[in-house]
Amino acid sequence: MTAKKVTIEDVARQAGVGIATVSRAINNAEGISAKTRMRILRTIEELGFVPNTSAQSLKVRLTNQIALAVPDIRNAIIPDISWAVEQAAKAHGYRVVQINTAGNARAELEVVRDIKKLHVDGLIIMPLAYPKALPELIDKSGVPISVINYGKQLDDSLQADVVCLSILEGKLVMDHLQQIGRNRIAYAGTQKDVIEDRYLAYERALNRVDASLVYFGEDFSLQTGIRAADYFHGLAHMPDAVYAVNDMVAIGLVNRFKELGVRVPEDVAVVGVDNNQWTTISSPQISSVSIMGSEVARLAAELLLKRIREQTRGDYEKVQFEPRLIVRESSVSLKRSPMHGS
Amino acid sequence: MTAKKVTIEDVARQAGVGIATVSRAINNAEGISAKTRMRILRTIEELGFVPNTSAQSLKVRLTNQIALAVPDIRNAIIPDISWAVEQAAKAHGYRVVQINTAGNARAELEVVRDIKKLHVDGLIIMPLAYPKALPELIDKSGVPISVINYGKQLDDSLQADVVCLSILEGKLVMDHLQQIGRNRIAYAGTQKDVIEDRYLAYERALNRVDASLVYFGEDFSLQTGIRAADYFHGLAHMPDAVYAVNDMVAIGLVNRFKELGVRVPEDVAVVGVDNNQWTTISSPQISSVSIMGSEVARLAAELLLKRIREQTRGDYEKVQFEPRLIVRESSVSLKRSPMHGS
DNA sequence: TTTTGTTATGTAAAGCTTTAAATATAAGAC
DNA sequence: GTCTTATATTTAAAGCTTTACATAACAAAA
Repeated sequence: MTAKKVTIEDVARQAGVGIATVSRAINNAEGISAKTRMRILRTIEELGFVPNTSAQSLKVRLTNQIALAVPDIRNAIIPDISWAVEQAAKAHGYRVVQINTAGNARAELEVVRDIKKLHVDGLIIMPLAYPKALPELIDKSGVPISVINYGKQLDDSLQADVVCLSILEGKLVMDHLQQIGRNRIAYAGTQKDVIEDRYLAYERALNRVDASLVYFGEDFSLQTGIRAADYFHGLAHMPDAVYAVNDMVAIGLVNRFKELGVRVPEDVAVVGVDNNQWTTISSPQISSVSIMGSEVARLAAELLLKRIREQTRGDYEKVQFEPRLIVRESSVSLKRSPMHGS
Repeated sequence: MTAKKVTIEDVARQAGVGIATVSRAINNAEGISAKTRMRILRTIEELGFVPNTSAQSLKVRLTNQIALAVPDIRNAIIPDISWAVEQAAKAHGYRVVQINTAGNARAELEVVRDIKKLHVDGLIIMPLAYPKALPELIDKSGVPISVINYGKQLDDSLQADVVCLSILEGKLVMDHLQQIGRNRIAYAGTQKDVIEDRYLAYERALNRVDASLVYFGEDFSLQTGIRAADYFHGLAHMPDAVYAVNDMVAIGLVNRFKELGVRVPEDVAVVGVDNNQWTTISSPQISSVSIMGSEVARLAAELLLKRIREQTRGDYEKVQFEPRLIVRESSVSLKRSPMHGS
């Protein structure tokens, strides 16, 4: 079917030159006359020659691929991150191998431990489980790594560039809720240690945490929001505000509250994080924190590619974007001034 | 930093065997005693040896990678598809190189034309633009290809396995809307030739298309839905139903209609396609057609991997899943019984 | 013409693995 | 203990490219 697999040698023979010359033509290298280059390129076209990427990689020890390990491509802002990484990679001639870890500790360790088997020049990882052994494995991986840090305080000694998706947004949310006069603020998220910083900011903002106002669900889905709403609704003394770990949970909450006859924001204010497009579609529109996922992802990719290009180790960047709170209907102030609106 | 790069030869010397034996140990191949295998594996562990994937690929002419080319990972059901493909690939020891074509004709052609440069054993492509030259390039690609077909009638002679994401859903929607007594049915989508089948089904279901009831937007986003709602609302004679090309558009429509004081479904019924999770969260909940993206994607991947494994050409599968219409609040029948309400 | 300096081209090695063919070893039959 | 046969192991080639080094070609200078 396909012509017998044409190699650089066939091209050389056909064009009447040596294989080194053909190689130079392919790679736009120095030391070849414009005339022969043209002739060779024509021959390549004729024969339909495509350089064998495996042989190239074997020789130059670079694969032109990076790996992107995320928890789950189906969740929240991760598609945005994936998109941004691919755009950046493509601009530098790199391909992206996409890996879903499912937020599973073993999977996160495995991708770092076995990075050498992955045929990539570098790794961007967005951990969720943050297993204990991760920093150590990163240190000894021997491959450039960028970390997209989603809500965890990391040791500065980590041998990787780190771009933080979120650190300060918790404080932003809590300050806002307290400012609009709420004092029974609840938290709806997943386990305490997942996206830890968001929960910790909640704790820090309060003198004393009322355990009954903290709901930990299974994941960051709409379902978790719905269940959280049911839970809060069932309490003897309901919260007057909920800080949701992300927009999906916030939307689930708001919709379920509506069904239960709880008014948002009159009875309960709700704020999410991520600022995804659904926050403006939901009714009421939902206040959220923009964490600039695309920008973060692009930067993580650029840092990685720079490191691959320059072959540098050490002196790692630790970058943090400033999040922005966008106040919408779900958390407008009520006592402010009735004629002022939002 | 990293130990000088240990090769199979180092392992062989250290373990006191030949390199072929080491290779057999790595690949769990025949013709090696359990005892030496153990010894070699121990040595590999000791030295931290990792086989060089480039050298392996060069020799066996397989890369253990497939490419997945989708329009845009950020849209609609594409994350589901990406997830499903990766799961299937992983189960067979394959990695996935993710590519976004942005629904761009040139990008779609390029990925097929340059597939050989991509270091993959096969390709799953979900086209959107369907450029004319695509079938021809697929024919001469020389690499197994699976097509996830999103709403286009394809020639049966295409040299690829084809799994259809949607073909019949348009009829399903139109039948339903007519059955609940709507007779000014509008269409809200992107250009006529993108996801062509959905629009064609609309035409087919009607004796005569009223051009004023067809709205073509820029993309499949919420924005398109919002603009479509504005457009329909501005008509002298509004439609009494809208068939939206997908759920995003449907949700945009419903929300904007609400803002404009148009009642759904009383004044206008709305039906979308994709059955994504937001349809049940929206209020009113939105009727939609489940096109089973995950199943389609998984099948596409399985067919591709089978072909790679068995090295077969020809005799291509053309599979089509049966879509299911899920009726929700946005298109309940009104004439049924007035006291029934919604 | 000879020399010298550039630039273009060719040769051969190296990169690391798999695998066919050759050889060594072990086991079993007699 | 020898012969046969099956199994284990080694050697060497092949897979395709890049690149250091050697050589050739050419132009300019002497």
